[in-house]
Amino acid sequence: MLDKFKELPDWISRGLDDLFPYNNSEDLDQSFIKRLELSSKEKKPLRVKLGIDPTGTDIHLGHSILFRKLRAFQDAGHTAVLIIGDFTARIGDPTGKSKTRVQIGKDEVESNALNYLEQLGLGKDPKESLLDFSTPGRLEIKKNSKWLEKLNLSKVIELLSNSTVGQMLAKEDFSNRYKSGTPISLHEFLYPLLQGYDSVAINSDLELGGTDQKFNIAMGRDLQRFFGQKPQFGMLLPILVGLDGTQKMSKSLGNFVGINEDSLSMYSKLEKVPDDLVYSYLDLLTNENLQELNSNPRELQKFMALTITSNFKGVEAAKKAQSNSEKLVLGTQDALDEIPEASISKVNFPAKAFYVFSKMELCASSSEARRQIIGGGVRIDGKKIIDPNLEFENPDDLIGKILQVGKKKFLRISS
RNA sequence: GGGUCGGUGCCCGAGUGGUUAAUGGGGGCGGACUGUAAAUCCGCUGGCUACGCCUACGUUGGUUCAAAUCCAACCCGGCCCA
Repeated sequence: MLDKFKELPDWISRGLDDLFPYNNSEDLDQSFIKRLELSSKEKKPLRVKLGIDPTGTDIHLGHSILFRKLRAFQDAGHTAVLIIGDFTARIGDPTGKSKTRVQIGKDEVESNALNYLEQLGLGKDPKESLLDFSTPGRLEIKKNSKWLEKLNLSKVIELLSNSTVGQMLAKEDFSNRYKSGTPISLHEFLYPLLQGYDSVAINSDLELGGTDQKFNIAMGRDLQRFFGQKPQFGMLLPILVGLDGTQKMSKSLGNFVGINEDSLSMYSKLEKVPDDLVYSYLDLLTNENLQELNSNPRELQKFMALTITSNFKGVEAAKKAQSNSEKLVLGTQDALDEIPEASISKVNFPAKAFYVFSKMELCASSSEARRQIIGGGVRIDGKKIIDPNLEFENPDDLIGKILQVGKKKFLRISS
């Protein structure tokens, strides 16, 4: 935590990258602490905005940082205002993008949004979910199409007049793309303005976002002032570095841990997070006291993996995942508690080995299966097989056996 | 709209008529090693119950025994000019 924020309560300052503006003046538009005090004095909860972009479908740990912070505000009695960017999703946030995003359809946005809410805990006990959906007054969910769809051209021009080409091109993503000659569509310039207008529409006091959102959040401030509102504050949380240890966690880079993943998969991904990332994972994804950590790197990794997995899946499941993961590494798959089972019924006999592994979806394709077998990564009941054309006459040759690809993919064959 | 350069496999990027499923790198997967990992080393990296057959180099046609490579039109993009 930065010293700068030491006046803030822990639940706010934990894992914080920036809070802006931040100074000691008495001005309610400049001092977040004053804004907080006013809120409690008037018993009027802050409206804390977080926008979600219903394009992807899986929430991962990187997203969860923001939701955890939002939840902290909920728990402190404030109102989380979740904006489903169903309208802006059709433009696509240019932030961090090196190329124009493909626009997505209206129906797709709808189903993604619902899926998103379910992952956040819609219909679940708040104790077991990221957000509190059930305590009255703690959550509002708004689709921004509600107001953005109504904007007419003169209003849009009014919005546009709040910003200049220079400002837009100063924004890192745009300037990189501009310099490197990657196309920037004009409509992308609208995105920050529309996101800012969302803040106006819901009268936001505080907007949460990743550090890459500073520009967009600041735009909200400008627009709110333009429309005569008290400008919001911006709270920036670090972008979680993904499993590769270098790039930000994202689905498209494949370096992510989804919160919907099963506990074993979640645990085993986390336990091999690069050493120098472990601390930040603990800081950003848990409430553990960072002063009292084990200094052994491997132990720390395991502790981190166990703690985070417990948060999402419960302590029991996490412990089981840990012990199973250890067994996997030792290669003692027989001792594994839960090997997934699948029916052999979709395989036609006689069947060659590569065909079986492909059909049972242990390999992406039959060619892939062939390669894996030749490459020595395939076992049946722990015994390595090397001939992709190994033939099985009938299902009984396989039922009850355990197919294995690599170290982690197992399947028990049932009838 | 004009000029010009360019669009290659998951990504970057060679290849400019013929062993071409297409050099190389990255990534990914598998193997060895290890504290799981990382680093390193080795192998694989279009599909198909396969020693054969499909589909691939922006799109569609054409020239040729033969094209990613030549020609035409079209689509998309960069840059310069308007």
